[in-house]
Parts: sequence; C-alpha cells; structure tokens
Amino acid sequence: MLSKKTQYAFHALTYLAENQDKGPILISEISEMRKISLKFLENILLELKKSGILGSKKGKGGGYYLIKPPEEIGLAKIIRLLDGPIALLPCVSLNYYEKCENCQEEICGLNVVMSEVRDNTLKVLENKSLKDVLREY
Amino acid sequence: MLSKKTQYAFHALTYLAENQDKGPILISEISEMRKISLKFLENILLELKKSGILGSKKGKGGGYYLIKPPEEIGLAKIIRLLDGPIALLPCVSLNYYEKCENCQEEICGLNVVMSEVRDNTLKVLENKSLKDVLREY
DNA sequence: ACAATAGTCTATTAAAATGGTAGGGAATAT
DNA sequence: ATATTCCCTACCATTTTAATAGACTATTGT
Repeated sequence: MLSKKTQYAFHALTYLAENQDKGPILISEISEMRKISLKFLENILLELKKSGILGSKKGKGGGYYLIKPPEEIGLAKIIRLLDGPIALLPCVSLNYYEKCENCQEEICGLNVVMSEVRDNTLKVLENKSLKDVLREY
Repeated sequence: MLSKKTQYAFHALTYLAENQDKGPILISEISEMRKISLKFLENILLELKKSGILGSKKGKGGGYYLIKPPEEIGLAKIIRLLDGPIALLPCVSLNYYEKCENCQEEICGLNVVMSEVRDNTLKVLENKSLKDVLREY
C-alpha cells in the first residue's frame, strides 16, 4: 500500500495541476482544499520541490507550482520518490535493487514471478501521468 | 514491498513442497535449511496452519506438511494472509476495502489507475501457484 | 527601511508496524 | 513416563510513519 505521504502528494499534485492557470498556490490552500495537515504537507511539497517536480516562490503572491505540464509527470516517479521501491522484492527492484540473502536468484522461482508482477505494474505506472489522474468535472 | 514474514513464508512453503515425499518436516529443519530465525518461523507456520494451508503433527516424527498440492496454493492468498492488501490504495482493495476520507471515488482519477495496477498485479499472482515458484535444479 | 507574507529547515514526538525472542503448555510416539 | 515437537501468549527492540513545533530566510508592497 502507498503511504499517506504518497497519497497526499498525489492529492496535492492534482490540485496544483487543476489550478495551474492561477499561478503559485499557497500550501495552506492545498491543505484546506484537500484536507491535509498543513505542516505535513509542507514537508511533502518541499521534497517534491527538491526533486525537481515543483517550483516555488516566497513572499506575497508566492506558493508552489508545477514546473512541467502534468502529462510529463509520471506516476512511477512520484511513488519511487516518496515511498521507495515499487517492486515486491528487493532482488527484483529496478531502482532499489538489493541482493537476497538466503536465495540464489538464478534458481529462485519467486524472482521470476515477482519480476513479472513488477513489469505488469510498471506497464501502468510508467505510462500514466498526472494528467491521467486529474478530477473530471 | 513484501515483509520478511511473507518472504520467509514463501521460502518455507517451497521447502515443504520440495520435500513433500519425506512426510512431516521439522520447523528446525526448515529454519536451518532456509536460514530463518526459528522462533519467528514458528509463528509464521502456525499462522499458515490456522489458515488451512498447512497441516501439522506433534511429537516424534511430527512436523509441518502441505495439505494441498502446490499447484492449488495461490500466491495471492499467501500474500494477503500475511501482508494484507495487495492493492496500492485502500479504496481499490478487493479484500481489504476502505473508503478514502478526502476523495470522492466517482471522480477520482487515481482510483481508476490504481484499479488497473491491481488488476495487472492480480493477473499474475492469482494465476500462479506455489508450484510455479519452486526451485529448479 | 520595514512589516507582512510565505516557503525552508531542523528537530522532536507519538503511535504503529516490523522483526525477533522467551518460556511454558499440550499433544503424541515410543 | 519421557522425550519430542508443535502451540500459545506475551514481550521486547528497532524502525517507520504521520504529524507537530518553532525558528529562519527570502520576497513583496508601502
């Protein structure tokens, strides 16, 4: 399951995408509209900024805004950023690979199946963007 | 990512499957062969027994054994049992559904995408069994 | 210059989940 | 009877998660 952090990130990002025309958006506005704890959201947005997904502006008229158009922000990237690996096993992760201690990957059947799961998951997450996730009114 | 608990469960179950002909297998044997903490493994095997996946026998000559043939033990079931939901969001889980607090599912684009991810994952996990995961020598 | 605004940063905390341990109890075979 | 082996309950340490606090820095408008 995705952490609250990642779930909040999605809520915040879609809000930003849906209000892109309004210029920088206040953390407090996102917090209120999407019912996310203000201080927690601060951390999340900061993290997203440091990763180059968001831009920000301080002072009056400031706030956060998307740097790239929504269709260029992939869902997999956001998840990996805040939650880490998408794969179900470390020995099968593309971005956070770690060797299994007790199993030899070459003869491990789990490895094969979990690679397949990973590929099926990524087939969706890597080809969908923020745009595919916006609210439709 | 799957918890150690679930990973250990898979290791133990494949060991049992690979040694099905030898009758009941000692916890201690599985623990040694697959390098899993004995006491932790006890808990796991007990849980698997209570869920009807394993049988056991006490006293001399006792141990654990598979109740059903490996090809009838689905991977999804094992994961759900020990790790809970397979879906990435509670509002999209088939077996552990929970309503999202801050979003209306009808208009939530995330819901759609995450349902797709879930389906793609289950397509693999529900159609693969323990048998598909055994070591090949 | 200066006050108000709004993001930045570091640290702390409470609660839950995770991974593992301890030790006695109950059933079974010899 | 006794050795064997699983059963059960409770406990513990560590890490992760979710959230909070408060001081700091940059920007804007007057």
